[in-house]
Amino acid sequence: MESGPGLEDGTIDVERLLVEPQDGHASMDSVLCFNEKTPENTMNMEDVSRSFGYHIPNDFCSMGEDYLLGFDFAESITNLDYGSTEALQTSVSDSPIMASNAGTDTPWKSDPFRIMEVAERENNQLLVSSSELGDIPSCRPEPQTLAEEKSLKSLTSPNIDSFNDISSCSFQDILSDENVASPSPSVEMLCCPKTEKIDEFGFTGQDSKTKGQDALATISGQAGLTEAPPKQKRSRKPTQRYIDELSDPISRYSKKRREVSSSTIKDKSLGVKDHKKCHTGYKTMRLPDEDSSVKAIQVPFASLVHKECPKSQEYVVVSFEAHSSDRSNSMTKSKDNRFTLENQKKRDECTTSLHPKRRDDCVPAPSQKKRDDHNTATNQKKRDDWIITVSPKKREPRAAAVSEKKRDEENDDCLYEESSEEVSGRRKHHRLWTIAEVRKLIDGVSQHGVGRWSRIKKLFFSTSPHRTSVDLKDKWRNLLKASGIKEQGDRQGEKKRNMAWRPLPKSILRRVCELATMHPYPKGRKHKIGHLHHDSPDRSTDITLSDYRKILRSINSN
DNA sequence: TTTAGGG
DNA sequence: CCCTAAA
Repeated sequence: MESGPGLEDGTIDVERLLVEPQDGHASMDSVLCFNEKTPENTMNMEDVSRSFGYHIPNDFCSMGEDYLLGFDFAESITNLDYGSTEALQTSVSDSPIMASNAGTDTPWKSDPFRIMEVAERENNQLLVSSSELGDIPSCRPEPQTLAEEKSLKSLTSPNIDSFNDISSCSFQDILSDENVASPSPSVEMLCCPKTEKIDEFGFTGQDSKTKGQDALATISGQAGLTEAPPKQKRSRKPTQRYIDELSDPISRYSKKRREVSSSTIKDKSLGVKDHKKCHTGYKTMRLPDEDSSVKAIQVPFASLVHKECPKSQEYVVVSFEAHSSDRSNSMTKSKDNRFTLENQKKRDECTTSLHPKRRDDCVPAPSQKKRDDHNTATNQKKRDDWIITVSPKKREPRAAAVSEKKRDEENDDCLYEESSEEVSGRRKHHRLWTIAEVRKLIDGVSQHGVGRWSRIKKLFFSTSPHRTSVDLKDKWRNLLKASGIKEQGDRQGEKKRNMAWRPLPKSILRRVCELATMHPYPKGRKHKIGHLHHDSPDRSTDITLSDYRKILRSINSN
């Protein structure tokens, strides 16, 4: 991330550091990863150590972590602006651990604490060796293969360089590297076991007070102990994000989403989109329904009316509803009325001359067609932003429904944001059908027959740009399935199965059954279209005796 | 373009 | 809901 200029004040950094110990961990990890590039490195270290006469366990696994810790610790020291080599050498020579443990190799293995000490010692020694090797490679008494020597050199020298650099540069440099390139699996493995070790290490570090108190203070501070703030400079932000992502990506995501839902959305909608009358676009409508299980659904109702004023079909619905014997439930009725009235009102405002136009149902005006096309295309795209679902548990205040009459395309975002109930199973491109929509669909089918989806869409869903003719068709198909009209044989099982996922009111299902019976889905519509009385939605005239029987049968079965 | 149907 | 073949 950012490095060099713009560094935060050291004090602040330390504060954060103390507040969030994990930060420290991450940093340590970073350092570990940074320095411990390959196991090969360790191997070389061993060689180096051996050259100094110390007994180093060959088992890397048994000592790798500790070694790494020690190494890291030394690294920290150098980070604290100590003269790298000098300070380290001093540390080595001053360290009582060194004095006490030098030359010993057996007993400490069983003692964890001493393991740490040894690790430390090894580390110190390692650093020293590195420096010396860098300067005087020839001092190594044991001969090595050329390859080994080469690798050793190439590995140690850079380390020395980094030490020098680190003493002048900030932690950030390291972190930056770390952030840019994620550690390889092997390196990760090396880094993995560290977490608690850090604390241990802090403890150990404290123990050996001889080595730069400040440096130790830093580490112990990371372990939760308070000390004088070191001069470590590093940027917290990247690490924080890094940690967040690693520790809890999901919660972070949802949290972010929630943020967006609450504040950002508001700001966006009110600030940026205010001029688009977004506020009026908010409508979360809960539709009352016969079945208590019916989902509450928010229906953004496009106020495309002003754009598509030349259209009014609501009265058709009304007329149909007028003689529909199915609206049994008062709640449904009231909802329907409200719904219808709302739309009717709004349409009447701008569509006084619409009725005549209605005769053009079969042959939409070019302009209309174009508009519809545009809408369709747009909708297709807009579906992404559109899906709105309200949890069934989440009953929205009825008042919200009142504002349901206007909605603009520009409000899509607002609506989306407003109904930020992504929790409720809403999916992109999926928008639950409201009862009102289903009713409209049924009305449309009842008047125009099955299969005239485009027309129904135009006539009944002109204000719902998100519903395409295909959607209508699909929905009808689903309704048929839900109503179990097809499965007359195993109707019982079918019904039972459907009941689980079918929140539809019975009245609707029955109407679906009727219509399905009357308008056999795919092929049968031709003879039903035969009647050219587009203006007379009196479907009863089309019912044949057999149809009637079918209807009766379906109703009885329900 | 629209519809039917499968995924 | 999406996609596509067919009309």
